[in-house]
Amino acid sequence: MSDDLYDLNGLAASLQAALDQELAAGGADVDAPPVELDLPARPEHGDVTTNAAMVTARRAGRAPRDLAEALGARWMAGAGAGVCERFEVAGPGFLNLFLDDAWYRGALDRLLAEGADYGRGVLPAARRLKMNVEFVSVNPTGPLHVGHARYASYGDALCRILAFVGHDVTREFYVNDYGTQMTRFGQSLAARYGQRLGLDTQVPDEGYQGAYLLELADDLIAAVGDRYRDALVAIAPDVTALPVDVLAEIKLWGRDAILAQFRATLERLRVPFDVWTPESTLYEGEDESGHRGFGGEVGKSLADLDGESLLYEKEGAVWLSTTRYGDDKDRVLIRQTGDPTYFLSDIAYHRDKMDRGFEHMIDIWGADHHGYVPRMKAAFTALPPHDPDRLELIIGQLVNLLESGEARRMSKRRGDIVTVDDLIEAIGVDAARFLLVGRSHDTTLDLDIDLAVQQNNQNPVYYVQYAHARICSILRNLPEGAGPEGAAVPAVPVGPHERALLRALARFPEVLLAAADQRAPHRLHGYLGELAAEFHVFYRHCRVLSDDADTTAFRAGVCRAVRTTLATGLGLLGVEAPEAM
RNA sequence: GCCCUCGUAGCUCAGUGGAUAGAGCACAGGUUUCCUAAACCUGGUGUCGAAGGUUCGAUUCCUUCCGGGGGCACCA
Repeated sequence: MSDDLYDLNGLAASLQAALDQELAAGGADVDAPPVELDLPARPEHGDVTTNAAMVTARRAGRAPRDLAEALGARWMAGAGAGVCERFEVAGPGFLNLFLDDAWYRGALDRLLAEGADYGRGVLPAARRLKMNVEFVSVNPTGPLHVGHARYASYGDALCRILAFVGHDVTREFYVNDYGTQMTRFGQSLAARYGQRLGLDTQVPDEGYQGAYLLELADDLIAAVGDRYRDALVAIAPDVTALPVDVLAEIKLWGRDAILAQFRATLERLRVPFDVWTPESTLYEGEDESGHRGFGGEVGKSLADLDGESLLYEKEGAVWLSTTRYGDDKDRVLIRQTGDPTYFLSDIAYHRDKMDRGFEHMIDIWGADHHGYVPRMKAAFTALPPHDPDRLELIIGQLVNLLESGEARRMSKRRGDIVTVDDLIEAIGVDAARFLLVGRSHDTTLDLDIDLAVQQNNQNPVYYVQYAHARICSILRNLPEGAGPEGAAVPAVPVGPHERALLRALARFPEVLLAAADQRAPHRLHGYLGELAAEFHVFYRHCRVLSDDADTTAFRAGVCRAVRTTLATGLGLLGVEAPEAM
């Protein structure tokens, strides 16, 4: 990836070469495991350290400390000569490197040359995949709430990171616009619509009670007037008796209205999607297989599964033998009533994604779908090419909304919810995005609205943004000719705070890789906090606008590199990097 | 009952097969003739839930147990 020594990969590669030589010279016919570098917390452990000798010693048949000594000497006699002052062997066999100022200046030079592309494409070409990431994917029956904001923020940040490191990423929203819940939604909307027209139509017990449906009903009246009045009068107050064609129209209108709200809200939250796939379209198309009356992707899926001899009928329903692939019990695909289950749709949906050529699929689901994982995995494995590793199911945990430290419960049907729009209104997009990806996705997150509203230093997003704004301010104050972007780095001594900052910058690519591989945007979140802290310390101790032109130019270069990295990192989390605060 | 997940400082949580396990908050005190004080500096506590196992080395990997949360529909 790098062809010189001025980043951690380059250093590691040169140490690897030295280690291979050392092993060959010792006559040992062994492959050394990859050399990994760490940045020790303690200065006495050097600038960079590696445990390569310890992990290689056994298979090389050498004592760890002896091997470390030999590796250090060999490397210093070659590649290390120009960038490293000295090395030490410590503890059970660590090799600690004490790098020269020259290495740090070279590192800065590289950073400035890479600019906004620093960290881009760190994933080796062989590991890059055509990926589909599906997230949010809520059924269009009501506003997005705080939990969805978390999945949206997490999913979006993950997509941005995956794409940045080198994957080909398609972001997809699956619209569950089919089935029982949509029927209840349509009935609830019809009831509210009737009420607005003065009828006594009742929202069904199992329906959606939220006040937002009253507003939607007003919009529906504005759109179609009293077109459905007669139909409602005929069945009032029981909307479940509504004729199917009327219900279908109202349902469809409601779906589109809610979807329009989703788009608007997600746009505000800076979460774009490439593809919106409605569940209902999976049923569209001729029944080419002639299979059980279902066409489209659903029909194809049924044919595939039947071909695997995994379908059977029992008690009037059609079952899939998911137990054959590790599920607890078999699952129904087609109900006694002849209606398909959500599960069947989902199977067809994943088949469709494979048809579209994705090498890897990630679904991000809410915690309430937890128990659904084994059956989905089983069904996916049952479909050609029978490769469970191509589907990755990520379960996101919930958000506890706190107000003044008190938990606030939410229920969509009851209508007692805090919407994403409310959240953005209350704390702003930047704070929301930053806080929502601050924790690992698999742990419950407490979000204290009162705390997040405070625009002070308790709010971690400002800490990072402030570092960026401060740098911008410094660079605005630079005198003419203090060194253009990317100018040669002057040969000045590199102080401890500058070194610390440059080491922090050097970690960025591996942080991105870890965040991508572990599906963990919070790794980046944590890193940005550390980088900002390192900058604030530097700022306090190293004056950029100094009497010495070379020092000014060098430190301005460091500032530029930090600014770029902060901006890149914040951007990957969907947070703005302000030039002034 | 079965499955998943979490258990780390007073609180909220990071992290890791390596050398003395971290951050923020909270608490106390200090820093500004100087590029943004939304900042910096100084104060300290941990049986890394428990017990076994693998390893040169385990908080990290494996097993069992305990505790919190979630899930176990012909809903989505």
